[in-house]
Amino acid sequence: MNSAEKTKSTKTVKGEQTKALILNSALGLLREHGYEQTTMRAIAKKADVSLGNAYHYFGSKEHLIQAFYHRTHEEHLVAVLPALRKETSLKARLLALLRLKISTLEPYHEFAGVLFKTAADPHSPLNPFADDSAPTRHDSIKLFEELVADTKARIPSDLRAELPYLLWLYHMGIILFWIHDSSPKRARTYRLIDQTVDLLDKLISLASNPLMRPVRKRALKLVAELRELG
Amino acid sequence: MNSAEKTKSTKTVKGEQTKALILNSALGLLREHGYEQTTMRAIAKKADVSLGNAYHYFGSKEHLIQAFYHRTHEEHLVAVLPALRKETSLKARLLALLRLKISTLEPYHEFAGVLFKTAADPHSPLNPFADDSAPTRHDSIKLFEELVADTKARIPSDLRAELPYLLWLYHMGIILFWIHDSSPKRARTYRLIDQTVDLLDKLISLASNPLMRPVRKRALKLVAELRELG
DNA sequence: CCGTTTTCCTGAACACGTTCAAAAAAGTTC
DNA sequence: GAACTTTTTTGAACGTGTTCAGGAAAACGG
Repeated sequence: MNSAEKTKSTKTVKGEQTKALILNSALGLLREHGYEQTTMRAIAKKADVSLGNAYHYFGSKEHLIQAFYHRTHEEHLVAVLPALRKETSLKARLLALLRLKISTLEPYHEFAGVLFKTAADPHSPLNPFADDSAPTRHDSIKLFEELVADTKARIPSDLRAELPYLLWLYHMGIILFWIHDSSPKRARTYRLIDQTVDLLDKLISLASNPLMRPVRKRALKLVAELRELG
Repeated sequence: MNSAEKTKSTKTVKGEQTKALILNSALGLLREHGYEQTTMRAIAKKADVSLGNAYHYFGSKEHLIQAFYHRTHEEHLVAVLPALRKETSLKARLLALLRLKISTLEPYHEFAGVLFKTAADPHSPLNPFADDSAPTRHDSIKLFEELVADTKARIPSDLRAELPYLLWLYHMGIILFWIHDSSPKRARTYRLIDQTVDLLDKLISLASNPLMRPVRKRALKLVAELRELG
């Protein structure tokens, strides 16, 4: 019962095939030519299907992005789970997760900008805080929950509870940087990851200091309020 | 020589009038009906001008947003400067600045979403990190420089140097929250401002502690690198 | 003033995302 | 397999942002 799908649910084997055909055509063209350059007519043509039929399965061009989200998230999941099992420290896990995320997204760098563009619009069903994308977002945060769950570091329980969400936000920030990064092989993004992960590790230690308790409590209360927004 | 203007520079009094006429029509309609509902044809019609003429002065619908940026920034400036003169503490100044920013933007809440939507796209000339919008961005950061400049608090010089940029980023975050805020009278946004300003004030004190020097140095070096992006 | 150049302005045209009535095909029921 | 329902598929149409060749008006130079 994947209620995340805003796409038309197929009632037929044939329908399922057609839908997959359209999605694959779309992702291929998107990857090659980016978002603006890829027209719905071209997608339909490549899938050997009428224009209206493409709209039967995907309510809009933006809905194809949601499908993209879902697909890359699963790709990333497959790549990152073994790494989480192998590493035990929060630092090493975070490092592995982020690097794999970027390398998974890399083929779509050209059109990832639009992804964020639509995501930032509160009226869009794709913005990360909208109800429509709640399931996908939740899946994504869940990954960070697993990352934090059985790590050995001594972290106060109040911070530990909010940490998955905070790390998810942080990882969104990294992606935003990556989108704007035009350095060769995204060297700058990878360097940013290395440095921020290191810094974050230190900050978590700091925030875990008993002396920091009052400030930490305040900050965490604020974060909790922020989360209600969605 | 305001090079921020991507709009056609007028060579004639008549041209100047027509351009202003179009912009005013646009802002009026934008304010009333939001971005998507406001068509270029409607703008041209209200200004009693041909469609092509609107495009003569504003290269695209998005360029009208840039004009919007500029105008609201100036409105905000007029409102906030007296407050900066009146208050001396960083906390009070920041509070006043942010509250006035939100109230200045309020009439355009409906279409502010699109503003961020386009701003988040790295290919758009409107994204805050793009060259095209550099002058406007710089003006905006300059305001925070003034805010920090003659404040009395004892802040390490390294932090003081980066603080305007950091506060600018923070204020962008507040606006992002405001865009998504549908609470009555934006009560939640104002509460967020109150709380975060308070917290920020505490954090700055904390970061100014000599014990924090190593972490602070690291973090600031990172921020400096991040800034190069634009 | 007239000729020329620059600026302002127009309306038709294009490609796009999207919608929709209705045809075709597939599935269901008896 | 016939009548009916549901699902899939089509192609034409609409309104949109944007472009462009060229006309109208103003500025300029003699």
